[in-house]
Formats: sequence, structure tokens, C-alpha cells
Amino acid sequence: MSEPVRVRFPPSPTGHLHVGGARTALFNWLFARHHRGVYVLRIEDTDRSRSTEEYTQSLLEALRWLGLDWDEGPPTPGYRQTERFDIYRAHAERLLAEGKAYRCRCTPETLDALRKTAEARKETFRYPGACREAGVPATEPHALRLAIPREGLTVVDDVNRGRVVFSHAELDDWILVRTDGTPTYNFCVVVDDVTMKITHVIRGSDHLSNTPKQVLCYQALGYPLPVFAHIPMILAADKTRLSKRHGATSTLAFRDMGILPEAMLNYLARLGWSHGDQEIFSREDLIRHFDLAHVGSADAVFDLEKFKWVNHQWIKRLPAARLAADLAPFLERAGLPAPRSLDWLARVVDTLKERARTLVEMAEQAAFYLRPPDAYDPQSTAKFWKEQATERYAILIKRLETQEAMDPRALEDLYRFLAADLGLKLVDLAQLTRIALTGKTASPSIFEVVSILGKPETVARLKAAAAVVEARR
RNA sequence: GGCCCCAUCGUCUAGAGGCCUAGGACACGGCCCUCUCAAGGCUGAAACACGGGUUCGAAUCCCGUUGGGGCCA
Repeated sequence: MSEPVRVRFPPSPTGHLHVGGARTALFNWLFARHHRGVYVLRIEDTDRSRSTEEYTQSLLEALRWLGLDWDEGPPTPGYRQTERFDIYRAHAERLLAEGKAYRCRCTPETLDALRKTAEARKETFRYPGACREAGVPATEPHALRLAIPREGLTVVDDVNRGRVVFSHAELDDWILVRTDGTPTYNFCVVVDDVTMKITHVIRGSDHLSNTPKQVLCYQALGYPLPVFAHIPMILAADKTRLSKRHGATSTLAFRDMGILPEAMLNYLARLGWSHGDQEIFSREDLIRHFDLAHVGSADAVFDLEKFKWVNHQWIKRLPAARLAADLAPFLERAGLPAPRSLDWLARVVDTLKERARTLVEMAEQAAFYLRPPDAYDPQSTAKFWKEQATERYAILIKRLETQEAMDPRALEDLYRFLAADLGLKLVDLAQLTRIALTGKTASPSIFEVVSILGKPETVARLKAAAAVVEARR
């Protein structure tokens, strides 16, 4: 029986959760759920100057929105690095006592000078290890360095990259604890992963180069190595790291753009991972099919167009009631009058599902349902408000006022009979109605629209349009 | 600069030596459907970075070049 899987996602609260982080979180979460393991959330806030509580809350909010629930982590104490300094100190002291780490009194100035000399000679700077030889008394101010083997190799066995070999000649006696007593990033990560019994470290490939250092630290500490999986990164269209100048990058910003969490998960999962030709995956599909073996190794370019397509697929699939509830805040934000009811809004949503790629687009398209058009599109009126428009509006108004059945089928029958009666094409009457009700010549099925608006509102808008036509003569 | 990683249509990818005249998806063009706009259906254009090997046979394995990315300062 193999050990239970334990994975972690360790964001730094120095900014909002960006899409790259969200995908790393997702892959870890999927791996944990697929293997019925444990998913740990850890807040890496050792950089106190840049970490804020506000960002921490934002991170948690984004994760909750995506539904990436954690089995261990905040608000339980002990999952923020600032709460764990005693643990780092204890491990550092043990390494020192065992002779696997040593005190170093070299100042940053000394090191800078050495670095410059090395650069001038076009050599790679490595810490020469003077203090390792000399020994520094505890009474002097000092940093703590890991004593790594001077020769040989460290091999990182990576699930995605295979065996990656690093020569110790390229590695430093790196700093575990700074002179001011604060532990460094790489040291904290190792101690945390070890004490949290993490079995699989799944993270961005930008961490691959740090891995040999960490491996050496695991070995010095005498702990078994976790399985490493370095996953490809997400790039912008210009193949550089995705950043703010490329547009929205934070998870919550996509929520505000009207992206659904289902779509976000789906799109992010397909960036670097695949399962045959399948494009649309539910949360359950992802858990069932996710595996590290089908994660690629090349970096992936983030494509908003495809993302919106995936979002549209989810808009089409999700029930109207759910969408209506999600849409409501977007209507409010657009300054539109409140819908008659949530059920009524669900009917509206059903007519818009095929047309809106985001909830923002859907809110725009829903506007005419909530208030009459404040203007009529000039191109549309130029084409359809010809001589007989007044007469035709009069006929439509008269017929609709006496119409009993307001379901789309009955309305379509009415329009077809009427068109045939007048020797017209259906499109003529349909577009006249559409202009009156929506102000434009593009909208959902006009029979659906009339049905949802109801008789009084429809007739009122037809009369208003007729009046404008009359006034223009 | 040193070290490490990566390389299939514009983009996401399928492809684990013969199933590949390289498949799917987004975007783009055409046609069909049609009350408009969409959605949908059909269809078109579009890729194995380059050069050497290995092999009866390579997109798939090896080496090099080029390009991109990352880490370290």
C-alpha cells in the first residue's frame, strides 16, 4: 500500500492570484483529488515588506471562487511561514550542530567585490567558502550557509523532465539563514515541505533550477525526497512572461470580465495538459482524467479568444437559473433596472446563451429586455422605416392587442399569417418589430423577445416606434 | 555571461519508430440552415525549426545548430 498523496500550493501574498498561480493550484488540486490525497494551502509570507493581509484574503477569495478547496491551511494556525520561524530555526541549528551548515561572516560588500572580480575574469561567481574553512565564532554576526559537497553531481528526477543533472561545480554553499536571522526562500520551502510531509512537489518550471539546491538540503537534513514535477509556464502572445501589460492576469479580474469558474478551470487545465481530442471538461471530468503523464513540457501561450470560446461553451451548458443568478450583479453594475424576477431573468438568459461569450456581453445584450431602447440604430431604420412603416406598425399593434396566446409558437404563426396576408416576407415584419423592441436589427428570435416582454410592453414599444416614424415624416 | 529546460498549423494540442498523404480545437475564409444576430452542420487554407546520424522505416531515438524560456546574480 503506497503512502497517501500530499501536495501543496504555496502562494506569496504579494499580489493577486495570477493565472499561472491558479493553474499551479489547479494541477496540484486535481492531482490530490484524483489520488484521493491531501491538498495543503500554505502562505509564503516571509517577505514581510511585500506581503499584505489584503492580498492573502484576495488569494483565498480567488481559490474559493474556483472551488479549489484545501484540506489543510488557513485559517488553521501554522500554515503561514511567519508563524513557523521557530521550526526553521530549529532545523538550522540542527544542521549547524551536525556540521552540515556553517557560519559565514562575509558582508554583502565583500561578496560584491568578489563577484565583480569574477565577472571581470568572465568566471561564474561561486562563494569561495573561506568561512567554511576558517570557522566563525557564534558571537560574531553571521549568516548560515549549507556546506554542499565540493565535487560530484546532484540529479533531479523530474516526472516531466526526466533526469536533470547539475554539477556541484555550479552550485554554491547557499545561504540558509541571513545575518539578520531571517530564513531564505529555498530553506523555508524545504523545511515546510518536509515537515508537512509533502510527497509530490508540482510547481512551475521556473523552479527547476532551484531544485538541486533544495535536494542537497533534503539530504543534509536526512529526509527522503518528494517526487518533483515541473510543469510548463504560461506565456503571453509575445512569448514573454505573462504580466499586467498583457492585460488581465489576475484570476479575480477574469471573474469580473464575466468568466465562469467552470470555464477558468477548463481552460487552465487544457493549457499544458490534454486528454485526447476532448476540449470541454467538467470539474469531475478533470478529476477523473487528470494525470501528470499527459502534462506537456513546452510553455503555453495564453489565448483570450479560446478562453472566451470555452467560457461560451459553459454558458451554453449551464442551467439558465444558475446563469441568471450569476448575471444579476453584472446587470446591476451596468446600471440597468432590476429584472422582474429571477425566473423571468432565466427566460431572458435562455435566449442569450447562444450569443454571449461572457457575462459582461450577456448583460449588454440583455439591456433591451430591462428598458426600452433609448435610440433606434440609424442603419436599421434607414433600411426598414420606409413609406409603409407607419401602416405596418398600426397593423401589428392592432393584431397584437387582440392576441391571446403569447407563446413563441403562436406568435410566429400570427406573424406568418399576417405576412402572407399582406403579401410580405416574414423578415419585413420581424425586423420592424425588432427595431421597435430592441432598437436594432440583431437580437434573439423576435417571437421569444415578444413573449418574454409580454403584450403591454411590446405594444407600448411598437407605439413608441410608430410615433417616431410619424414624427420623421 | 554561466548553468538548466523547451521546440508539431498564428495559438492550445493529438502523436510514446511503421496506424501520419500528421488528427482535433480556437481564430480566419467559403457554403448550408435561417425572422436578424448568433448557435449549428459541411468545407477550405494552415505545422513536424534546421542539419547530421541510428534504423528496412523517424514528427517520434541520438548529436549539433538556431530560436525561445527559466534560474543565478
